[in-house]
Amino acid sequence: MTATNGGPTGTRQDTVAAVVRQWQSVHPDLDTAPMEIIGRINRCAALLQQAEDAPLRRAGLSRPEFDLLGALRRTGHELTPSELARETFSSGAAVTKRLKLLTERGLVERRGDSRDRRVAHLRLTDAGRELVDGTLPEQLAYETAVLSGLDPRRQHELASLLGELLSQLEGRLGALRA
Amino acid sequence: MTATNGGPTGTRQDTVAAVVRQWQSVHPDLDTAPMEIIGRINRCAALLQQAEDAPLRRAGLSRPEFDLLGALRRTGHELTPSELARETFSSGAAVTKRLKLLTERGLVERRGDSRDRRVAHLRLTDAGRELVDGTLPEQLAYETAVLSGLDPRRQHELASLLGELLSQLEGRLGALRA
DNA sequence: GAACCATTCTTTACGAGTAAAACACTTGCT
DNA sequence: AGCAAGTGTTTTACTCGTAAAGAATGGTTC
Repeated sequence: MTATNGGPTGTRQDTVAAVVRQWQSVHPDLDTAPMEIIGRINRCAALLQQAEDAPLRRAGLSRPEFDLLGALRRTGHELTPSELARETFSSGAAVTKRLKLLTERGLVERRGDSRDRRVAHLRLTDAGRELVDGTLPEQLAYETAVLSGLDPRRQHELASLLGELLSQLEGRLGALRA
Repeated sequence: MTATNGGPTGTRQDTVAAVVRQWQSVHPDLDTAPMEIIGRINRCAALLQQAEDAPLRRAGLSRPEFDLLGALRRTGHELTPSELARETFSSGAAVTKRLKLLTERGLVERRGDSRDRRVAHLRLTDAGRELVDGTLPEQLAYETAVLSGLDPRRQHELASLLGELLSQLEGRLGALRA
């Protein structure tokens, strides 16, 4: 173990490290390595989600709502509810509810398919597109500030490792379900 | 397959990379770097949470319930509801509900404080401790399997970078709230 | 063309989390 | 002592998500 923090290189302990230390002292035989990744990912996600919503709230949007609008914006074309569900990783029912609210607020419009009357096509209204385009830069700036504690070199490494992990998880997880 | 470091040709693409590419083509001027970290953390957390619960479900526990029992186990002493809330990063109300269920199931016991009759002290029953001690190794083995797509060297790097990020977030986020 | 199955989306029932109010108790001030 | 303010916990009202059932439509097979 290195010396205490206080110097410019000294790193402050995170809570997961403390938790892992506790487990080690109770069960010294246990391999707690996965906690240091999974526990931290969960904890980071929780903290980021709390903090992250700040600029979105100014726009009156929740993160899942913004994700839905963003999917319509970034694909650049209309999407059906099931495509939106896939795109935003949420259930069809959740999409239905969000679409109801967002259409009432005039941010998205629906159009029925002429051939297959089961499907609906959703697109952003002008107001919706303006809201996304106005909010996204603020959101990204905020996120940049939130991450600024990590120097750019490390941010890049982290992004790269997370990308590797994620692509593994996305490839495997369906198969691993036991 | 091929060398994975840096080359976009070698590694399977994750979904976040595709999303980022879409944004880039719509708003080429935008700095989408934070998405590659925050988006991936969120997505990893979602996937892990889904998959992760498998061994816990066998024990009839949700992840938050297990976290609560684990907090009692790893600290090794009694905790009050508010300490449990802090320890598991959830609201007091949620802890109250979980404690109700877990005491009904005979996994935790409550004891009133003799001096201050507002506070309760919670501890694991023998059954509770046995459940935690029996489940945790399975859980960790499963998590190890889930992470096994990443080689140990990279797992260590990832854990370390996440630790840095998390300690920054935990230190700063309270102050950043605007 | 009618019965059957698959699909797309919506509705319903419910579980779980939170914020804020309520409650129970303690502490400090006068 | 008596009352105000503070603290720890629970309750209440509400939001939001999902799974499962339901409704509407399309396709297929005989």
